[in-house]
Amino acid sequence: MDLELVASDAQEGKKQELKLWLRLLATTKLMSQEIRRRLRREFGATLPQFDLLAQLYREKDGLRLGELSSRTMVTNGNVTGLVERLEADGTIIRERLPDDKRVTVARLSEKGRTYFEGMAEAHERWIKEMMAEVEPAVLKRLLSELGQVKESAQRHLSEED
Amino acid sequence: MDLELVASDAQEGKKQELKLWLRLLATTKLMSQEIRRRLRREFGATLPQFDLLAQLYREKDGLRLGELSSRTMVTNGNVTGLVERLEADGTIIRERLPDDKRVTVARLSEKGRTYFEGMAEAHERWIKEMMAEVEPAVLKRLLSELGQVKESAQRHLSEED
DNA sequence: GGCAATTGCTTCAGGTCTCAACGAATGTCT
DNA sequence: AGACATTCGTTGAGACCTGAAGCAATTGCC
Repeated sequence: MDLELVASDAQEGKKQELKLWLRLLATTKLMSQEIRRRLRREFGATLPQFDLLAQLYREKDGLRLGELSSRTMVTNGNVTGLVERLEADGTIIRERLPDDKRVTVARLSEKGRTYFEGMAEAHERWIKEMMAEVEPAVLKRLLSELGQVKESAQRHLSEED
Repeated sequence: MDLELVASDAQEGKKQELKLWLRLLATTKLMSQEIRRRLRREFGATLPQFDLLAQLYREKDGLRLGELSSRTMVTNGNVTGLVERLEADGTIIRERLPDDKRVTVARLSEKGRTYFEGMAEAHERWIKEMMAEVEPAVLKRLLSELGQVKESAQRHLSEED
């Protein structure tokens, strides 16, 4: 048995979490930069906008801004601006509820729906392309193991709300 | 054998990449939001600043802004602003090279070095804490499998530079 | 040497992001 | 009913981020 290997294993084993975190960050950054670039080039959209539209796409009746905020993990203040811009170019429609005049509901316009469908199709193609060299079995395992990481992180947030 | 399960496997197998991508995004976002929050609360720093300082910490002689930019995956224009702010509060020092007056080198100040060491220690603790419920073997496998994803993505960027 | 291409950083416009504070509408409690 | 608290969205300051354009220093080619 190689002592040096044992030693380095012991050393590096200690920082396993940190390494994984850095790789997680790097991988996500790399991919999202590429996706951003393509969304911009081919559709004049941004990733947060795409994300928001994706949520609205699966809810025909629209969503309250608060719901949108928590589903996209985007702060309230930020949702306001996003929705404003998307409404300005006719992709979505915003209206107040008569019952409760505090809440605003956003939903896709007809134009927005077709617009999004085009983007979604391309988006899925890009993702597949980028992960083309990863075996299906690996993808599947990654999905489940990443789930564990997410669960663990979720349970260790400060001041759970 | 359960036909329904086969059917759903066939269905969902098609979107495996997309699902993984979404989970990757969600996990990273969740964790980085938490790290941001804590860095801000306890050190008055931001994640990109921490990232930049980490690069400088391991290079005593400092780095050119271009190097910093590529190592942190942050655009040039953005590095300028980051470095300006960090220089303003005395964390880093910026100086032009006499040989080539185009290049600027940034390095940690003494104050910055101690400051960063405190942050790094806390940062590593937080990460470990968040991943506490994930088994070491899983961490190790994730590291290698995520590496595959990163490699694959890297080879499928548009207009490779 | 002289001039074009390249390199390295800065600047700018527009979008995203967080946190904190605000204002209006609704709920709750006495 | 009246006072207080909560919920929902907006606003504002400051930082980050991208892509593109700008400018200065350096290199390379003739």
